[in-house]
Amino acid sequence: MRVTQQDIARFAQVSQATVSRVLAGDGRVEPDIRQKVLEAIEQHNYQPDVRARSLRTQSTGLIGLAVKRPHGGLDGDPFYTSLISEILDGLEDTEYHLCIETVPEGPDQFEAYDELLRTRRVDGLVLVESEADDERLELLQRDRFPFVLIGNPMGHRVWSVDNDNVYAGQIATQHLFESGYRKVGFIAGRHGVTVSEDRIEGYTRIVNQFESEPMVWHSDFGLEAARDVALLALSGKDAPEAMVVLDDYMAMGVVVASRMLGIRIPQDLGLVSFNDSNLCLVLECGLSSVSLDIPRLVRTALSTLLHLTGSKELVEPKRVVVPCFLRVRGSSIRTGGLL
Amino acid sequence: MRVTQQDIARFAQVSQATVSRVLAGDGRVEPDIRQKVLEAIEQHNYQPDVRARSLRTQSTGLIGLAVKRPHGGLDGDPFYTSLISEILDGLEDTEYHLCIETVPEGPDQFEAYDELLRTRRVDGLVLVESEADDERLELLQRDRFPFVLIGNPMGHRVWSVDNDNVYAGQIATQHLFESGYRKVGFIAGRHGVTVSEDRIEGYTRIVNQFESEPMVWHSDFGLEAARDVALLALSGKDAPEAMVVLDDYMAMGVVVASRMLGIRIPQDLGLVSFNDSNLCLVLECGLSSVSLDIPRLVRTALSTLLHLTGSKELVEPKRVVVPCFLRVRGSSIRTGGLL
DNA sequence: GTATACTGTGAATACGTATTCTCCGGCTGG
DNA sequence: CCAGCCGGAGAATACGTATTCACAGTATAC
Repeated sequence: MRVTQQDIARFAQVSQATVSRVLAGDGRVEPDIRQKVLEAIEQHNYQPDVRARSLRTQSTGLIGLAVKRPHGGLDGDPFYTSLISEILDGLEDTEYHLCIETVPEGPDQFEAYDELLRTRRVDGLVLVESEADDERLELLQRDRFPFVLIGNPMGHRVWSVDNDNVYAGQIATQHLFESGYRKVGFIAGRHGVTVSEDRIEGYTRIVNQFESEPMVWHSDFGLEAARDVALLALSGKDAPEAMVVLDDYMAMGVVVASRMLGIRIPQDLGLVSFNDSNLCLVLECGLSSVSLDIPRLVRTALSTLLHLTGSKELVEPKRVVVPCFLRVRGSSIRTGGLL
Repeated sequence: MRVTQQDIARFAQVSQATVSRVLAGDGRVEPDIRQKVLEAIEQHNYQPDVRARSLRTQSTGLIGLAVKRPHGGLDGDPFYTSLISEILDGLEDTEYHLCIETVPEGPDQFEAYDELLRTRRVDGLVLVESEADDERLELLQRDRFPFVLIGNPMGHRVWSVDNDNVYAGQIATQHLFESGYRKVGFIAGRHGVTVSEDRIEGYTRIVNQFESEPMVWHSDFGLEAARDVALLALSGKDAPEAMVVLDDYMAMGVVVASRMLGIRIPQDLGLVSFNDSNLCLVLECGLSSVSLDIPRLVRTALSTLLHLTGSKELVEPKRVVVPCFLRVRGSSIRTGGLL
């Protein structure tokens, strides 16, 4: 039922090889023959079978995005949405498609990556949620599998693109101190996640610089988890006057918590988070947030990855860091918006 | 470099066919031979090549999710995030993986679907964002391509699963009237999108029942678009006392707009939206929202789709409607939360 | 004029797997 | 004891494409 190159060949009275050559474009074919073939293709609405092509060319035309399940992002974190969105945009003009690969957490993950690698389901991989001692990297690198890490490689010599998270942590924290807040806390993500660790690093530097005491709470991703942590943090006797929160979505949790406790933002609690998403507008006074250049992040990562999958020659690993800046809104200005 | 069945066969001193049979599991193989093969597989860390398997079995093991770009969802709409998330969960225990297929808007989309269909890149398709006269359905059905629509098929005889959006529109609207609001408006999505049209339908029924005048505004998806529309709607001389908004994310836009205009929720403006996402907690008084059973929606859709891709026999199209209910919070209670 | 290079095409092959076809040996039933 | 069967294994084939190999025909050079 399905129309193949063989059918086209028969119809145009040429060999199957010639049809393939016409499709390839670069092969030398007499203009009139090419024309005849093209007409036959047009007429029969032929499209090459992607599966056969995959086997022959040894590439699937798929880029995988590895997402940890079930406790990874993607549950409501706008960061992942924009990540996927940007990847789709970036792939638009290429031959590649996006495949979301779920990977379990914990030690099982290696088996999953190994399977991904051996079955050759995808041509390349975008890794996110890098952790402190990320063994995935070695596993993939050992097999020369093309991949790019969005995150901090922590010393591994791999291709990676990352926001300047240490700097991001610094400017967020510094801004709060400069606004007059003194006891500044940090609601971070789980231990080991580099995004979190790097921002804590930046935060800690500034806290030390102002000769204050660092206060860090770890929380799962998501609004509700952050709310619960914030409830504890803010109701303790040593509650902070300001909070840096790992992302806008979690910051919403802090907002909810502070409301439950009758704590006003920004009068009683200064707030700065990261991502600068639309959610920042929801807060009455506006939520100050570090703006990350996700489009640029993704564009860089993709062009790197496509370069890796494309050429078989060895490409020297490189770490790219994308700059970011603070967008100040009302939540971090004690007087209520004077700037 | 790559280890194939041939290699395993050589190592275990059997034929390639036997290796394949062992992998299939159901084939009859002597226990000791099977054992020998399994050991060889284990030892060489063999995994079948998914590309070759695809060609041979004529199936890729991929489920596609068709998303409209660039103006489709996925930009910040939490609905899509949970949709993808649920699909990933549902696919977890199957052989299938998820592939996001972007489709352009407008007339070009047919070419895209046609290509998707002919290249057989995916085994089945999940369609969303159904529109009033959805020609995609016929196109796919004509080729007997397995797909399931998440949305209203509008008379087409196809497999579909949908929230009961008419009912959803009714209960949201009715609740506002019963709370004492009289002039109730509706901020909908773009024309033709069935989610939007169905909810308008339900809304209109109730409005008529209460002998009031329907007021409908159309908006693009997203917080900012909804905010701008709401600014217009609420600043007109005939501004509504209450609003039904197409989803929580857009409702946040209405919240921003009303704040800009000094309109208080729920005193001056009642608000009900749809999805019942975490965002509802962000609003100080809590945002009333129609809770949709997305897990059930997706589960039903997937089991249907997998059934379609699995068996080649004809399965009679069926329309499934998933019930929903209203979760009342403060934004729709004029007295401020007495309930 | 023949020898050589070149160009475009068809024939043949390989990619790695699943499955059908073939065949061999042992079993059953008379 | 032999005909017929059956279970299990290898050989062969097909899936649809890209590419190499072989070859005829033409053009170029001396």
